[in-house]
Amino acid sequence: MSAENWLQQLQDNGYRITAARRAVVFTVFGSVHALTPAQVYEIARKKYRALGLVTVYRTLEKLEEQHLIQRVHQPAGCQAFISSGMGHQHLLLCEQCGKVAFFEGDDLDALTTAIAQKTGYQIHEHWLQLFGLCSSCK
Amino acid sequence: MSAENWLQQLQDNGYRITAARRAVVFTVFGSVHALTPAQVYEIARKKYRALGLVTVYRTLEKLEEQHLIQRVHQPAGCQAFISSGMGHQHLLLCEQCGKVAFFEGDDLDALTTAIAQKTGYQIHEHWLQLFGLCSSCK
DNA sequence: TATACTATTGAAAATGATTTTCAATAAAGG
DNA sequence: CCTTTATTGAAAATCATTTTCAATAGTATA
Ligand SMILES: [Mn+2]
Ligand SMILES: [Mn+2]
Ligand SMILES: [Zn+2]
Ligand SMILES: [Zn+2]
Repeated sequence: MSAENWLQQLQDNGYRITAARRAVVFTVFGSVHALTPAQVYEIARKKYRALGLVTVYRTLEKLEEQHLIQRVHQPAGCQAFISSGMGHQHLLLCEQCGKVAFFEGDDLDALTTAIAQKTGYQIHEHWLQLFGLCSSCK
Repeated sequence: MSAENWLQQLQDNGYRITAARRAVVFTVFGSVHALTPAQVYEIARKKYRALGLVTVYRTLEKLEEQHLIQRVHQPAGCQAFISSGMGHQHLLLCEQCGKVAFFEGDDLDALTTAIAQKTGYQIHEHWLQLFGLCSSCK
């Protein structure tokens, strides 16, 4: 998956490729940190000066709708986005610098079955997120 | 733990017990659903008419600071609060009616050790949340 | 390549949630 | 009681996000 692929996917779904969208897509695609709309705006404007913040919001909305990015929930706030990993993955966040890593291989089947049993809920989904310090920050 | 205990804990920490706070505390304490400030306001006003929305925000802030309540993150939004369980617990949320259940007994030690190994992160904390349908809704 | 159609744009205004300001009130301790 | 000072609600301010709108630019088609 490349930034060009993201643009292609947008086009395949009836959206147009524009200079503003290129700037946003390349900004978000290339970041190892979760970025807020305001941060995306600030960075993407270096690539495309005329960019408006409104367009950042609108483009992030479309990227999220295409599951190319996802919202990151943190103690400090829940407005930031990061490019989605592929398949079933979860996030590991550096509490210091905000760097994001993906991981997989969590096996919660036994747990969810037991909880379903105990509570009477039918469980559909789980959110799992780890917090810590990345190798540079620790 | 009772609502009176919450008020006591606030007082022990230098805060005063007022009619407005009683209304908010009893509202949040007695709810099996996560409530937004606006919802708390609506319900608590039945107990204390003169209540202001600002005071709801200010009281929730103090309850969260005392770890008596916690913010609930959901796909629909992250403004709601629920009374905290005791000890290390996680949430199970009904996607239909919003009912909240707590569970414990998740064992992520093996996973976090493996991920720490693989990524080089030092892992401090985890967020885990289950979503599904409660026994009434399924 | 030129043209037509219409999605997309940024600015400005509107909205919605939360926070700050402030003078009046009421809780708590003596 | 009295005094002190935290707390209150209303109003204003702030901040993030959304809507409106007329101008512009992408894309399909000829
Ligand atoms: Mn998983
Ligand atoms: Mn746990
Ligand atoms: Zn770091
Ligand atoms: Zn339910």
